Amino acid sequence: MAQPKIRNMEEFASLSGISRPTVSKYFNDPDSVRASTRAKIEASLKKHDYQPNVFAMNQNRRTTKNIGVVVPNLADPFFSEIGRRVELACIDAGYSPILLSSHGSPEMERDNLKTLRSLKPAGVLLAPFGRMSDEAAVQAFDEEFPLVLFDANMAKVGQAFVGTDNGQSVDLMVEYLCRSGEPPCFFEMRNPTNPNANKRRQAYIESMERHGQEPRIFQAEGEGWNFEEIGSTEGARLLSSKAFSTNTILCSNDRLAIGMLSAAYGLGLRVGHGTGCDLRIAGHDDHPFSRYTCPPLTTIAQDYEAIANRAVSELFGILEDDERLSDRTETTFDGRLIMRDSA
Amino acid sequence: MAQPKIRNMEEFASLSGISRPTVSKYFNDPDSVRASTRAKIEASLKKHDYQPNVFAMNQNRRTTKNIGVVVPNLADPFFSEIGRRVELACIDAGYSPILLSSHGSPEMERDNLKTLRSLKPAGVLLAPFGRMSDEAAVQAFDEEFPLVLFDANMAKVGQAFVGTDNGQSVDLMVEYLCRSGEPPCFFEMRNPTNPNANKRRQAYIESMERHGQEPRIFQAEGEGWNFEEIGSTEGARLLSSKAFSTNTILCSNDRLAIGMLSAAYGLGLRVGHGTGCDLRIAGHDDHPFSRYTCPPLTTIAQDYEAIANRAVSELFGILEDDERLSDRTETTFDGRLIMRDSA
DNA sequence: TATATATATTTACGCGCGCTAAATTTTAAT
DNA sequence: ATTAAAATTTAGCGCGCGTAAATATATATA
Repeated sequence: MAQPKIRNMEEFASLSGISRPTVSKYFNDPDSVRASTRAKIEASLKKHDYQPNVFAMNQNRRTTKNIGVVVPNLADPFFSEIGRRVELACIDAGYSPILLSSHGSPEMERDNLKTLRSLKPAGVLLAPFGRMSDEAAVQAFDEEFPLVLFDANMAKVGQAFVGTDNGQSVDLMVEYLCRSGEPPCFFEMRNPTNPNANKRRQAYIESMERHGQEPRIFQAEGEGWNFEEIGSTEGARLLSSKAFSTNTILCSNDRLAIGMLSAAYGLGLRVGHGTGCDLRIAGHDDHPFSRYTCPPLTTIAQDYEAIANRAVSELFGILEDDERLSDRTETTFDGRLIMRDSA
Repeated sequence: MAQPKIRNMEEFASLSGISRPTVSKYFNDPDSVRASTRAKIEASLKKHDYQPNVFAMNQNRRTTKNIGVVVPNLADPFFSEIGRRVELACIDAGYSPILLSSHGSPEMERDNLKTLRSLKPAGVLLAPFGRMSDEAAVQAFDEEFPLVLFDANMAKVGQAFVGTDNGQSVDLMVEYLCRSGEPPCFFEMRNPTNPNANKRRQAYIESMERHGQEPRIFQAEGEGWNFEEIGSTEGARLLSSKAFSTNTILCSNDRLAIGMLSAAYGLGLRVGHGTGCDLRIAGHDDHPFSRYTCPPLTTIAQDYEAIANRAVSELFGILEDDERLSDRTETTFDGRLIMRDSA
């Protein structure tokens, strides 16, 4: 790092003994210049500590290196985890990820898309709210930018979707629960903010029917993203009134299950599959904390890594062949059954 | 929204019947133009759906409206929560927050600061790693931009610091634990990544001495940010070997406590302050899940809201009087004791 | 109504870099 | 050594907006 502060690319180029356009090419793609000049530039970079002005770079460019990443709620560990992986994958590919959380509000999702539009992203990875998303806004966005959806699907929007096969994953859990004890009832929110909830309910019903069992669904009242609170309050209400028709409860997601575990504990009910247990509780998502609940939560692990990587590679695939492919792809990964002590 | 897509401010200005520089002034500060022209512009905005090009806007500007927000790890609910509040406070003030997570890595903190520098932020809010942070990089950043630290302090860096008074908060907990049962031992990581850990240990020692008790510290081996895992593994080891000299364990933070609770459950130990309980466990931070652990965790609540708001207002205060104030301020808020069932 | 002051407009320039086309040099292939 | 191909240089325009100075217009004060 030298003392004289470099003002612009022109100056850096002449200090490096290279012309400005060549330096410009280097910053856009280091492999597009001859190895010997690349070496000269990189040597000079180590001496001089220059980085191009982002705003000038992006202003007059056909397409930037920005990748927008929008998730419904970073406070939810599922999204913070998958967001992290997506972010790192973008950086590895030489892009600049811009991670935005909608903080649980579909309106802010719309705002986030608006913000992103002004950043001229090369592409966008969106985990939408689903039916609660501003469909027109997402659709308009889809027409303007390469868009890949993940986690939650929306009909005919985005050039690709990547997520978990809820049919497979829920069936896996139902099968296990039926085989190892009483068939499960299903616990979910009446007005789920999570769009996968509907798929999971449907998958539960179908799976139960395949097993010759009657599906039983219990719906919790409550709005918003405070799933643990809802699971705990409504779980306590249902448990104490002995509303459940079976001793096995499959929760729509781990956060509800964590609330349910807390409710069971409060009522002095022993949760687990061992002898002397009153109740089995299972979840879905392999939430980072589900390993440390009491008892540890039996759940379905979504393949975060695969979903994040595939979503990113789908997007980059689209970016490379700038032809807009007509065929929308949908990729789902299997869930894995994580057997712990709660069920 | 009209059909003809507006290309630039020139076009929008003439459509609105106003000159471009006046429109430019409006976007920089709506209150800086006459009410009647502001009304004309806003009416036109509703018709035409134009927004200025971010890159062109920021390129030739003395100072942007960007506020950088850097946290050590968004996967930690504490930071995702405080990051969320900071973000919203910035938006309310008409700024564009850019939230960056260092994903637990001090190297990425350095990269994030580098990224931010190229975005010419009006100011930066940084929750540093503390001693693990690249001190030179942070210091250099401090000289270039208005910088406010939060959560973790660094000596003489940043123009202000906002956080929790660990001395007060830990003392509050120690006092409660001593008063209500056996005096606590202290459980922490040997090489804590969280910089507040050292302050808490010190606070624990001093508080115990004030209470005429001998401090006892137990340190867990383990690196990284997987605190629950470390708390669980090391907790199980210590509990099963009956290493603890008291039945009361104060954990350096809630995530370690959650791991410890899990270990106690696995060993069949009953946690709580009631009769028939074997162990009391307390934490620190009022982690979002601490309310739903089994039993619910007694802990210290940091005042997220106050810390976030004060950090933001400190920064905006600095931005307004562009004179660089010589006096560095340090603000700490008291923690609140949250009594639940675990201790 | 005349004068002083605040606000708008006009004019003009520059920011730092992307991008292009033609001229030139370097490298690789014969 | 000759030739073709690839890389670099030179030269120059343009992006969309910030900003400053000069000028014109509107509002407040006398």
